[in-house]
Amino acid sequence: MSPRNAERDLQMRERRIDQILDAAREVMAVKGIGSAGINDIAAEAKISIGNIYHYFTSKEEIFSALLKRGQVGYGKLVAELAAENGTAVEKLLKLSKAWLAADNVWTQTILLVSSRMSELTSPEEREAITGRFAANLTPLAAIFEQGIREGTLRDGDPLEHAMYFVSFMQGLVLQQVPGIRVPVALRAERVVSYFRSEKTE
Amino acid sequence: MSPRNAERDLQMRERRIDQILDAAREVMAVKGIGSAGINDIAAEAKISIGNIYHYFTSKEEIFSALLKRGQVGYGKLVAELAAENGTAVEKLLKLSKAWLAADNVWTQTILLVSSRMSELTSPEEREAITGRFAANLTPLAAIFEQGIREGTLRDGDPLEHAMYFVSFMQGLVLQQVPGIRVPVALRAERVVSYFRSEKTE
Amino acid sequence: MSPRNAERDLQMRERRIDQILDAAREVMAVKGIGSAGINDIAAEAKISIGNIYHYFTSKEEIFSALLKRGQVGYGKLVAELAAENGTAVEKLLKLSKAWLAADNVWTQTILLVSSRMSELTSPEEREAITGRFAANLTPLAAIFEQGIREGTLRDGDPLEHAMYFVSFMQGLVLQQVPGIRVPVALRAERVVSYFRSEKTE
Amino acid sequence: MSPRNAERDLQMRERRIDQILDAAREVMAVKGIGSAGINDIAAEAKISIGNIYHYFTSKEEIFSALLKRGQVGYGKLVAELAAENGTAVEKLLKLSKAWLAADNVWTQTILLVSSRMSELTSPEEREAITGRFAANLTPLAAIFEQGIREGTLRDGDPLEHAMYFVSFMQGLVLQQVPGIRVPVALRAERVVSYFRSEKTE
DNA sequence: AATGAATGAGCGTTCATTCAT
DNA sequence: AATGAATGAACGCTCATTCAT
Repeated sequence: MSPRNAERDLQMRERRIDQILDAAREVMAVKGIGSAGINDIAAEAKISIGNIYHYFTSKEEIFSALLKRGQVGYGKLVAELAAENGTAVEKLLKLSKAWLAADNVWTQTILLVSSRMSELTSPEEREAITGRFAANLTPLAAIFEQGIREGTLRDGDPLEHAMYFVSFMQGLVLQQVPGIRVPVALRAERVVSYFRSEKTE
Repeated sequence: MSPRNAERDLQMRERRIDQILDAAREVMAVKGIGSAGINDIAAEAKISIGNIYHYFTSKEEIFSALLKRGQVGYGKLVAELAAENGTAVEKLLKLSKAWLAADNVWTQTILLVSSRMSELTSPEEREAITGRFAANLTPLAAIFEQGIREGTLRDGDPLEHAMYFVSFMQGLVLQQVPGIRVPVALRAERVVSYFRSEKTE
Repeated sequence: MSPRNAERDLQMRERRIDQILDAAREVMAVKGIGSAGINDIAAEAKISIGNIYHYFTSKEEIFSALLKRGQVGYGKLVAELAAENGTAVEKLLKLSKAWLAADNVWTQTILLVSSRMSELTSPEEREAITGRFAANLTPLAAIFEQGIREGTLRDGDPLEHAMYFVSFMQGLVLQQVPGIRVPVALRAERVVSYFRSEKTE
Repeated sequence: MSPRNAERDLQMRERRIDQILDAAREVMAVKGIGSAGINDIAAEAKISIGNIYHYFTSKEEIFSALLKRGQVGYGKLVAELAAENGTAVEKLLKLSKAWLAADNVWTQTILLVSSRMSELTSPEEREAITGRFAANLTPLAAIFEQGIREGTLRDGDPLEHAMYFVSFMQGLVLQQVPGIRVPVALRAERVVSYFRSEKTE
């Protein structure tokens, strides 16, 4: 009734949404994207199935929102990193470590790849996803530009480097799917080394 | 006794199996792995649903066989490449081009990633997949070893390089999912360049 | 919190379960156990197919529950009968009449026999069924013991008599499958007479 | 061409039919009636699936023929028994032993019960089965008549006794389904005892 | 807002039967 | 007569979504 309540309602709504998204990510991480049913998500979120549909119109939308949240979060991370003080190599190392450390990055990556493949995804949705993906490349490119200026990173188009770097990271992260043993350990230093100018290594 | 030609039957069987696997790959490529139904595969293969089950005991098995075929085929390719005459850089370039050119490599990659994630995949199956994956690294490592000897590729553990290279390629290939436009073109030369020793570039 | 009445829900659940079991029995009675499909049961119960699976995890489980309900019901009947006042012969007559009168006893019998034969039935399930079967013999054996004491029933091991009596009843009941005309009427008195001591008949 | 060949063909046909029926009985005994598929029967009979349809027009017909064969065989057995020298009690004992000994009598019994229940069975077919069943009671009734005359079997309508006796045996036989342990051993003497006149026991 | 029972289209799979050889 | 590949209707079951409360 009062603006107070309206505001509190809105906050409640935000909290519920986050709760659902967290549950969705958790379930996806444990059961795999294909086997994550909304009943699982509801159970994980400790919410009723029906109530989920008060916050999302479809399962699709949940995954879509989850992906968006991930992309936005990642975007913030890189943007902050780019704006920080420090050398480009330090920043790249930090970023690589973040990719390889985070337990659930592969979930986001799978989600991204899946959403690209799914014919269910609408063209607008695709556009949005791709747009955010491209936007997130910019601060990373800035880091590469800084590194090139500093002479510590390989020469070349900074945006191109950013794109290759992200692809590289995604490829690596997908090797970390739980239950898999890879013959070689994945280290942030190693990844970054490929992008460094050898003269200064 | 038998009014049938046994040899012909066997050939027919092989052909049908390939037919089904091709159809499965095609459907997967168009609809995505999660949405590829048996009926789609049957329709694409111009075979009845029931008949598919003369050749495969389950949908799972089809994907498993498809992945295996891809891994074996790729294994042959790298092995031949490693045994060829030529410099390591040339070989790496050839390989990169093969990855980026082949329309359906991303299908295999998705399949690989998905099979790793699916809890349906039996532990033995997983072991087999991981085993083939690891085995396929060996000839690639040999190429890296050659390159290091030749002084054209970066120093380091050849197997480690091989692992990173494959992850890199997979990450790139996943950007090529149809319907997606990436802001940067993917070029084999660029990929290889990251693994080259800068002194000789 | 909950906008639902928990107690009512629970009652509703019980009612639905009975509704489904009744439908299953009815369908089985009309179409035979092998041809009783989930869709038939759903139609008979005026419930959707999917909803059935809110109450039972499988078709198997429905039949299992139906059999159990029958066994438990029969067990109560014999136990009460054994505890009643009256002569053993009177009790046996009552029991025989119950067997021969009840329209659906043969359904239970078929179910029992089928469950024994089905390789789908798990060993634990089998054990439970056999256990209930054996347990239900005890009160019947008590009746035979009483009769022997009273000198109206044949001498011998009461449990053995009970076992033979039940087998006999089952055999008779299976002649009453609908659509069959047997050349001889089945009468409770006749059955009991075989177990009576002739001196007192 | 020659009558010789025609005759041999006919014999061959008979042999094949028996081969198939034997296989059907065997499969039914091992897998249960519901799970006996014609592929199983074909495999057991070492014959191709398609070829089975040269001898039977449907799976139904196989079971029907199997049941008929069993009924006819049983009919011969009782008829011979009735015609034999010996007392009625001896004959009844022999018959009871035959019922309880034969490993596969329960298969026939299940088949009989199932055919009665199946709505697939045509009315004519049912009539035939019931007719044979009734016909087979006659020689058994003759044995009872003899026993009554001899004063060793209970008084009463011989046909009625026959009917009850067969029902009893069927009930007992169904307890012998493999994989089941019953709390009481089944003995031919015990069964017969219920039909004996106590004065002479 | 919240619940979870109810729905039904759709899935993977089976299997009696047919057909080309 | 003999083969077994091929067919497709039908089954049991799942699950995203809706609805009555």
